[in-house]
Amino acid sequence: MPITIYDVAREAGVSLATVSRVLNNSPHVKESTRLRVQETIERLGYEPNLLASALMTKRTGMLALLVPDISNPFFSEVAWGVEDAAAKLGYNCVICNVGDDTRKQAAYTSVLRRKGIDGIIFATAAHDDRLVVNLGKRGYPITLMARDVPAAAVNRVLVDDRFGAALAARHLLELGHRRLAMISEPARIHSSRERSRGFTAAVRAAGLEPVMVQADGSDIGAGYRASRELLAKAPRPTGIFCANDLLAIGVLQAAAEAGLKVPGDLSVVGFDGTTLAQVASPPLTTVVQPIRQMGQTAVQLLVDSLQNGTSPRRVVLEPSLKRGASSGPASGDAGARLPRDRVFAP
Amino acid sequence: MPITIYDVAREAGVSLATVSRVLNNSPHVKESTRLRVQETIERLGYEPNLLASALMTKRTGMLALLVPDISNPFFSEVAWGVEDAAAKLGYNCVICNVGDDTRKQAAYTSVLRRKGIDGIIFATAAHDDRLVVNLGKRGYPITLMARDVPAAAVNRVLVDDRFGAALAARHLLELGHRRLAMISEPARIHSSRERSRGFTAAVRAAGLEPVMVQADGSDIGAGYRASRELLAKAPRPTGIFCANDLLAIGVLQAAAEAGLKVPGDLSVVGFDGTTLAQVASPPLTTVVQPIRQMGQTAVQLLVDSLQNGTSPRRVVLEPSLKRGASSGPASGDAGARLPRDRVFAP
DNA sequence: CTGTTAGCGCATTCAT
DNA sequence: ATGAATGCGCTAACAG
Repeated sequence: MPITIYDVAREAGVSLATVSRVLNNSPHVKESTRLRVQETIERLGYEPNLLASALMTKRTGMLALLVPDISNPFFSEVAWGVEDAAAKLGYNCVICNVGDDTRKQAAYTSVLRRKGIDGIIFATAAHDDRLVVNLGKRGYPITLMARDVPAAAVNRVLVDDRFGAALAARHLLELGHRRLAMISEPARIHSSRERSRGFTAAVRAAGLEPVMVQADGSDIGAGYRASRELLAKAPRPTGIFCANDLLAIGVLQAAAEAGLKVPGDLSVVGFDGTTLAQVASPPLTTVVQPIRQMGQTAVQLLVDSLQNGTSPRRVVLEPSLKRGASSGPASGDAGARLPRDRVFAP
Repeated sequence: MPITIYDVAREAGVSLATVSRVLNNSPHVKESTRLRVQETIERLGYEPNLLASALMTKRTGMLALLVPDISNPFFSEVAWGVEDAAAKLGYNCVICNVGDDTRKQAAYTSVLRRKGIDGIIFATAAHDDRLVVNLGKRGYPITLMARDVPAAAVNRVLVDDRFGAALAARHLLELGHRRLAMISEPARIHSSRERSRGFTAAVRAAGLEPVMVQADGSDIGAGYRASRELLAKAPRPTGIFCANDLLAIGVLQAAAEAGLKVPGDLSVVGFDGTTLAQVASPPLTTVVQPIRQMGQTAVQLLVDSLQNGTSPRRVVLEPSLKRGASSGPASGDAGARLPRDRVFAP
C-alpha cells in the first residue's frame, strides 16, 4: 500500500493542497512550510502517483514512436535519437513495431491515445496515409519523420531526398559510369519515390536513362532479389544506386555470389549511412542522413506543439555523400561496348 | 472535450456500472442491453480513458525495457522480441536507453514506477546490481535478461554463456589453433565473466593457456583498441574469441589495418549472432543466441508473475555455433615456431 | 441482471 | 500563504 499525498499532508500538518503546491513548485508557499513538507516527503519516501495527476492535467509525459521494424539499423538509430531527446525533455518513449501494416498502425494509434500518450512520432507513414491526414485535421499532436505524407498538415522532419539521390547519381557519373540503375523501395514510401525522381533527373541531365527496379521490400533479402534480376540483364549496369543501405547490402551479396567484383565490375551506392554500411564488405559508399539529429528534431517539433501549441512545421535536413569502397571508376571496357549515350533507351 | 462513460450511460439509458460491465465483458449483462450499449458506444465514438481505469485497477498495460543502447544490434533485436511479445499479450512497451549509468537506471526505474508501468525488463544489470536486488526483495515485478545478477531473487532469461564460450574455444582448437586469446567486456557484465570462464576452462582442458584481455567497452571501437594491443604481442595469437560481435568486428578492422588476413593469419569468433555478424567482412563465425526468443521469454515470465503472481523463474537457453568465414585452419608455421603446450605460460 | 455509492490519488477552483 | 471542497473518468463493492 504505497503512501499518498494525503499521508504526507497529515504527517506534515498541512493540507493536501499545500503538499500539491510544493510538488509542483508553486511560488505561493512559505519557505518554512515548503521545507517542512519536503522533509516529510523525503522521510516517508513518498512517490507521487503520476497516473492520478495525469488524470487531472491530461499530460502523461509519454511519447510514442511508430517504426516499421526496430531491428532495422536505420530505425534503431532513429529510436536512439528520439529516446535521447525525449528523456532530456522529461518524456518517456513508447516504441511500437508496426511493420507495413496499416491496420496495426491504426490499432496502435488508438490504444496509445486511450492510454493518454501525449503525442506520436510516425516513421511508418505511407505516401497517402489516411490516418495521418485525419489526425492532422483533428489537430492531434503528431510528427512525421523519414516518411512524408504530402497531404497532411502536421509536423515533419525529412531529408532532401532528391538532393541526396542526385549526389549518388553525380558520384557514379563522375566515376565514369554510363549504365546506371536504381533499386527503390515499395511505392507507398514517399521518400523512396523522391529518391527515384532525384536519381532519374540527375542521370537524365547527363543525357542518360537509368534502369529503375522496385524492390518488394526494404530489407537485405529484397535487395538481393531485385539485384539478381538486374544483374542478369544484358548489358549489365555498372553502377547501382539503392534507396537504402539494406538493399545495397543485398546487392553486394548477390554480386559476390555472381562472382562480380565490387567496385571493379560493379559500383554500389546506398542511402542512410547506418553502421551496417560501414561494416559491409566492401564498406558502402552511401548517402548519409543525420539520423540521430532527425530523431531529436522530431521530438523537438512534437514537444513544441505540445507545450506551446505551435502550428505544424517542416524541417528538411541535408544529406551528404560518404565515400566508401563500394564505388570506383567504371572499367574501361564497360563503356566501350556500347554507344555513349542513351544506353538503355530504345 | 472527449466523451466519457457517463455520456454513453445517459445516451443508452443505463447506469455507469452497466456500461463499465459491457466494456469489461462482464458476463452479468443481459444480451439486449449489452447490444444497446455497444451500439451507443459505436455511435458516439466513445474511447475509454485507460488512465482513469488504471487508477482503479493498478494496471496500465505498459511494460518497460531498459537497454544500454538501442542502436546496438543485439539490443535492438532484443527490443523487437520484447515489443512483439508484449503487443501480442496486450501490453505496450516503453524503451529506455540507460547506457552504463547506474544512476540513470535508478532514475528511469523510479519514474517508470510512478507512471504506473506494470513491470520492467532489465537488459542493463551490472553483476552486483543493488537496485535489482532491492527490487527483487520488495517483490516488484521485474525480469532480467542477457545480464544476470546472481544475488537477485527475480525472473531471468539467459543463455548458457559458459557453454557458448566453450563452443567457440573448441571450434578454434579443432582448427588447430594453439595460441588463443579472448577479448572480454567490462567486468561489471556478468555474462562476459561467464564467457571468460567458459573459454578459459575449455582451453585449459586442451592443456593450453589463453591470453585474456578486457576491453574498455562493448562496441566496435573497444574491440579495435583491445585487439591492437593483442596483435602487437609476440608471439601473436592466431585465434581470438570476442565476448560479442561488435568487439569481433573491431578486431576484423584492426586486423585489416595491420595487413593480417582473416582467416589466413588470424581466426576470429564472435558472440551474439547479430545481423552485423553476417554482413561483416568476412562474415563472422559466432556463437548465436536466440535473441528474439529471449525477448519473448522475458515478457512471458514477467507477464506471468504479473497476472498469476508466479514466483521468480529462471530460463536458460542454449546458444549454438554458426560457422562464418572468419575462422579457418591454423596456418602450418603458426604452431611450429613454438612449443606445443602452455604457449603463453611462463 | 442492474443501479447507487464510494473511492483511486491528485490538481484546482474558491474561500479564508 | 493556506485549507476545504469538487471532480478528472473509471471500477468495485454493495444493494436491490
